[in-house]
Amino acid sequence: MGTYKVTIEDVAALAGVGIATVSRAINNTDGISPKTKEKVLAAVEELGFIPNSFAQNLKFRQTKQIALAVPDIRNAFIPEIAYSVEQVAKHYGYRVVQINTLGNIRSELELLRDMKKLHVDGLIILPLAYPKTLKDLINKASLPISIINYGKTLDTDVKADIVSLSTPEGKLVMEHLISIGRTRIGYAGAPKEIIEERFFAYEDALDQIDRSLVYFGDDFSLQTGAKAADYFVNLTHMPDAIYAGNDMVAVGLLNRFKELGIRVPEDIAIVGVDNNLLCTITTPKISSVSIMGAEVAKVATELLLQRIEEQKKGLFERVQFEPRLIVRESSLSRTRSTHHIE
Amino acid sequence: MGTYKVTIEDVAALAGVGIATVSRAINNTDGISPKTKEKVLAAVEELGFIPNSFAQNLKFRQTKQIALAVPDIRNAFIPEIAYSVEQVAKHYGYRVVQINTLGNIRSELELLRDMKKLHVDGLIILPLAYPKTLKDLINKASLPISIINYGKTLDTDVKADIVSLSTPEGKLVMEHLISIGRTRIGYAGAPKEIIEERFFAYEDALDQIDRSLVYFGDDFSLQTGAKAADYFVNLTHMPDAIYAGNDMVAVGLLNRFKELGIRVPEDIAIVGVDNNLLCTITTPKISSVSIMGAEVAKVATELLLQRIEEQKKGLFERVQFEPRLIVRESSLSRTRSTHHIE
DNA sequence: AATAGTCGTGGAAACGTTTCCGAATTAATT
DNA sequence: AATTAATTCGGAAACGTTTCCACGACTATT
Repeated sequence: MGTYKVTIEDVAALAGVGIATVSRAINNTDGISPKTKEKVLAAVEELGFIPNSFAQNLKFRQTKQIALAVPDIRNAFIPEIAYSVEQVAKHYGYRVVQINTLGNIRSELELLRDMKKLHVDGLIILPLAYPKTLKDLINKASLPISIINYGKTLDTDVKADIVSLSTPEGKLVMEHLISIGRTRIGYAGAPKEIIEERFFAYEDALDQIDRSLVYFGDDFSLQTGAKAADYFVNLTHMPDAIYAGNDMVAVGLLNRFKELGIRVPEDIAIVGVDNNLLCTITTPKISSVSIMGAEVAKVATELLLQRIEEQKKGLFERVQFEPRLIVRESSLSRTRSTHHIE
Repeated sequence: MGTYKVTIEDVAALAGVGIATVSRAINNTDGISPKTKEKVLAAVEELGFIPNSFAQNLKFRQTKQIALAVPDIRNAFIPEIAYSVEQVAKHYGYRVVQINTLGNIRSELELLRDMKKLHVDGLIILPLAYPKTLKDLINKASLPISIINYGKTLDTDVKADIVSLSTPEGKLVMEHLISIGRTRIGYAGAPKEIIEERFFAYEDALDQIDRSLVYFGDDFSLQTGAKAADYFVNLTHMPDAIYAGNDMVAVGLLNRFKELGIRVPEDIAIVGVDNNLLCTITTPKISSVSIMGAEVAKVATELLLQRIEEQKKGLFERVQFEPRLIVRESSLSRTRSTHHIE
């Protein structure tokens, strides 16, 4: 329709008033009589006038937009986070700009460097790695930032709100595997540079580490899980349990083991991390640690938006969530393997 | 940093030139001597000046932003689409605003109504349903729109580029099931209002329909699949194959059948739609139709951005993709069930 | 050496709002 | 009825760009 370029002046002309009056009418500002207000609103309706938000932004120095930077929206638990962020943002009247950093550290840095250019009111970032340069950039950035933090140890003096999991997820996994009587516990996942805490939990839980029980693949994928399974099977002394760095790896392990005729959990127990939907649809179902994606994202977004709205400087929040272990069939103890949990 | 409010005037002052000259320098416009250009750029660098994009937007009537409206980012194949859209957009220098319509028709309508308020340069929409009102709104909307279309028949006179799958995905499924010798084929999925073509393909492929072999659940979820399995098992005359409306339903069916001691594919074959990752990690692996999410999204985005950049009016594209059937274990023919496919 | 033509530059208008401020009208107070 | 106070309204500035236009300085042509 050609009705697009309707401006406040057109409305003013039609209503026979000044533009200031129109502005007052549509913004419910004081200082306008009910009668003229009605007249103006009628004109607005007739012309289908919608305020140009650039002009408003220019005026207010606000965009009502936040950016959400994640490694890759296609990854396991990220959609849940993206969804949660958008719901909260919508509730506050904000929009969400989506950015995939591709877990590329350079890309995360560039992102922050370009932040001003983006002209968003705030940023939620889920960093894959956490180099010092990133921290410096965050501290130098002149806009509110919330960090969703999985498995990294962050410096405490970062000028951003941080929502993270307090207990390393892996700790729960290891304690559980030990509690069901497993003694040769292996690890499979991406190299420790990626999400180091997941692997550190493994090291911490054991008195001494048998390096042959640790498999580092390229990433946290099904393929990595499958390759890990092949690796473990060829050991002269196989593990009796495996802590998988995430659920994708766990599923990859499980499927390959099944193909190779190895029973889970009888021969090997498997526990993953993320509590992905996948865990409930495999046979056996896979025990996993829920990392509370929706909740974490919700709080991170709320903190960010409150900071924006209240123009809060300093006093950065540190919120901790506790991961939850959900025990399923893949890690039932042998002695009570008939006992049904979940 | 307090460097935030740096404006073009500050740069001009520092460089000792006028603001017009600064503008010319940073935009590589003609009519400026190399010497002053250098001087200006030095000032830009020193002050860390970044043009205010609102002001630019206001000037250019452009946002360099597009909106992507999907039912729910958490759903099966949507993240792949979102990812693909963002990649293409980035390549063109555009940003993507993410909107979950929640498959709520009202919400999709409101979205279009609010489109002008959003002030994006274009919209990519993946509609769940396709009521006439939506078409009217699209036609009335004054901004470029690309529709990603799965399983709906759209009026040809919609004023938008449309990228869709040509053959109803379900046709492939039905032909395949018939070709492997199944005679009592059932359907399980959401009510036909949701993605009607998927069910229509079922009707079309059969000479006569046994209503008892059709199960409509609430949605396309694991639960719907499980409930459907319960339903089919209780029939006096069970089907020997099931066309599942999507992979979630297929997985739900499979798992419940396994719990009930029914063998797949020996007793019942199952084929899903979407070619979700899930299909490869179940036992048996599930045959499915790939709906080419990444490719469809890529083309839809390219069409939109080209339309925006070239200010193209009319001449709306209709791009068709062919779905691809990927045969896995869940629908091997009984007679050659030892033959390994994928 | 004088004129025409380039080139480089700055001033100012324009994009569409919001809001300050002053003017004009109306209502309230004595 | 006259002054004051309150209310309603319009003009204009401001937000930070880009770009049109005009002007001056310089080079090149005769």
